[in-house]
Amino acid sequence: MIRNKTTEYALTILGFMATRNEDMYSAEYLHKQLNIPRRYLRRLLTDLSKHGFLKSTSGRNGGFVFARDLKEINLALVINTLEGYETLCTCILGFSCCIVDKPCIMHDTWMEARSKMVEILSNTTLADLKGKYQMDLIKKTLDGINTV
Amino acid sequence: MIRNKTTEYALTILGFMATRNEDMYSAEYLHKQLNIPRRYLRRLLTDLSKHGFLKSTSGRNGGFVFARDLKEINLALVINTLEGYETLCTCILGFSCCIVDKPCIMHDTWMEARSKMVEILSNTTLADLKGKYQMDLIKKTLDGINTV
DNA sequence: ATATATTACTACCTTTTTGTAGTATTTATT
DNA sequence: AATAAATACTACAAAAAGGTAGTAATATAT
Ligand code: FES
Ligand code: FES
Repeated sequence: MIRNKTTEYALTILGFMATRNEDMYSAEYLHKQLNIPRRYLRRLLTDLSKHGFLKSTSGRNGGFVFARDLKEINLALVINTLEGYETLCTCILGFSCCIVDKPCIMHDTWMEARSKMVEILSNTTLADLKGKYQMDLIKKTLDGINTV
Repeated sequence: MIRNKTTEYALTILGFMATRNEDMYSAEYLHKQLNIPRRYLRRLLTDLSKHGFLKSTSGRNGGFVFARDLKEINLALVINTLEGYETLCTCILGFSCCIVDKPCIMHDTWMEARSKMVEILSNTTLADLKGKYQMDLIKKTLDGINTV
């Protein structure tokens, strides 16, 4: 359930890349934009490539691009991939996974609290974020025209 | 956002104690019931006492009882107390806290996904858990009568 | 060809979290 | 008073997470 800073970084990176329109994103560029430690960022980027989210190009002018369509990457998938399988359906009392036939005391409460969240994360793709971001930009531009 | 095993342990302990009817819970008893490492459990119990959830009694026949009414302890409070202030309202991209006037790309999505969860956790007290647990017991007993 | 700008790999260091050990203190029982 | 059963305190050890360093490999530009 989003235990890692690494997952946060991954979401930052993918979210950032999804909402901009560069042809290619180098680690150095992302480092400068996002303030994620250089070396750690690099490693994470290769990880994200290995996990099939990004595609890397070595050598000069190299960098990272998305390996799949933005519509195919939802936030829950990113979290699950980075934190190991099924972290989004773990028991709140630390049992590795919620067991339906032997639920813990918190099970009902936790299921209810958690499921809505997981649903929204699963239904939000990077493409959706891009859409929202662009709408925001348009709004800001219009505000600028109206106020100045 | 429930990053710690320690928080899980705390919920396990408090949830367990809330749903039973012992006069007093010793660390040793809780250790045996809950399988939380002995020494770590002890420390956590004194922590929970310092935080005002429990009240400890030293010496022989000593142990822990609740320091407050179960109705006054909700799950969000436990999580916040154990993980430091306001972990339940952190930004999903790792900014220390969600800032309304400078939201991140994920803000809207995350707020929506998170708020429902926090709401439920805040509205569930240990007293509610006790109620649910007792209802479960009653149901199981009735089932037993019907099926056997 | 060489220099340069990039990713890839491996090993290590640091910090945080989790877990353990030893000893002191408290209190009921005998 | 002695014993036993409990918590309290402090320091340390182990494991996991986060972060760094050095070097190799790759590919473009000149
Ligand atoms: S079994 Fe614990 S939350 Fe489901
Ligand atoms: S600012 Fe990031 S989730 Fe609110």
